[in-house]
Amino acid sequence: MIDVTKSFILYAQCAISYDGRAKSELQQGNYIIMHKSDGSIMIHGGTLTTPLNYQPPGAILKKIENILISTRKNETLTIRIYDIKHYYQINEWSTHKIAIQYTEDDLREQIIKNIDKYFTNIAEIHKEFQTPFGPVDLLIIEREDAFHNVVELKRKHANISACTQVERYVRYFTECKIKCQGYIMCPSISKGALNYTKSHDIKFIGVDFEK
Amino acid sequence: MIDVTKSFILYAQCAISYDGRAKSELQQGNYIIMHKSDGSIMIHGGTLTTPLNYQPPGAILKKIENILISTRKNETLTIRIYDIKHYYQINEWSTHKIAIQYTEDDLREQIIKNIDKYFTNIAEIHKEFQTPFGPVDLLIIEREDAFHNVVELKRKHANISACTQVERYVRYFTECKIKCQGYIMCPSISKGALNYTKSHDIKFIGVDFEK
DNA sequence: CCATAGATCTCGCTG
DNA sequence: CAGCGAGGTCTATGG
Repeated sequence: MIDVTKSFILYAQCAISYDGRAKSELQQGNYIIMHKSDGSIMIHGGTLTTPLNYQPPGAILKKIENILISTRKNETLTIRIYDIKHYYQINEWSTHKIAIQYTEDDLREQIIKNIDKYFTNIAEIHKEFQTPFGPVDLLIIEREDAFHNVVELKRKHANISACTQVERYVRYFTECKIKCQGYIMCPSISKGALNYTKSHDIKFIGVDFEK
Repeated sequence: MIDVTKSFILYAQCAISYDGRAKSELQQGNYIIMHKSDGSIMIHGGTLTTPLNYQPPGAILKKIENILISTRKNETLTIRIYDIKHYYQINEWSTHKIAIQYTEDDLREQIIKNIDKYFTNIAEIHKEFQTPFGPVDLLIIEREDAFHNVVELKRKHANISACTQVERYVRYFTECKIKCQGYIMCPSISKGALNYTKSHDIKFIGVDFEK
């Protein structure tokens, strides 16, 4: 009845065990099992957005009597089926991608477009400027003294780890004898992070998405 | 036919738009829509583990003619249905929780059990020791001089942000005039992070889960 | 309620 | 392939 080579939705009384990156047991109950043509498989319970168990794309599904086994590298997901309540094979399932607006990239482009609002005397603008400690979201180098403005962007909310991120880059430039200033530019910031900026010489600039 | 007060699986030709934390459009196609009793709703395409669109628990679903609308705070998900291919109402869906082993917690307990392997002269052991910059995973205070060993744990892999995390705590204790040493203890570490530990006086100790 | 950090994170990108 | 970082992250936990 179940065709493991196809996409399907299964509602069944079953118990699940997983062994691989971690190890888990899910007691017997009624769960939804979703299988896709890329090999991914998810077990959903009656609450939450995220699946209880899953395997990512690339897994291979097999069926031995009443047991479904999904394997991938060193990971194994085992589904013991006791009672099938519903089965539906999915045909012509679309694989379109979603288009998202208002990403961190969009925010950066907007800031660059209006760069004169925030910085003056600009010689160079770099996106994702590579350092040994990771890429700087936005680097603005000034004329003459080559002062470096090191900007960490967050699409929405900055927390304390955004502060230490920009600090890391500032310390790198300082160690290279380059004069610089760290910035956080985003729509909002946590109270703890704002305190951190004030006591660690990081400038916070609030920016919002243009409609 | 569709009862928005119940849990259900729907396979339909539809188009989806979302507005809230970001903004997205998903072109018309055949998608699986899963709705749970906690209000969460997911739209799945034919590939990937993660849903294309979703609303987390607490969202409220309504139906106006052939349009499903899920709202939550300032977020709206709109599903325009053109053709229902399959509908199944889910009854008696289990909400059991999953039991996972080999978590960061398990690793910490294992290290504490074998603490004499790593540290000597121990006076106190603290889990999740609170500092203004966040909680220290494991804090081991020595006798007499009250030297603080500040340990950051990762269940699997440490990267550079784990380094700055432990640095943040070390700096806090140093500012409090407490002598300390930062550690990263985990099964593996990235090359960049390892370099960082060497140049920033952090000690890396490799630990693995006992079988 | 906000803030923080883990996760079998997933996913995409870059080297 | 690894490594790094974003994400409408989600989710659990603590203040």
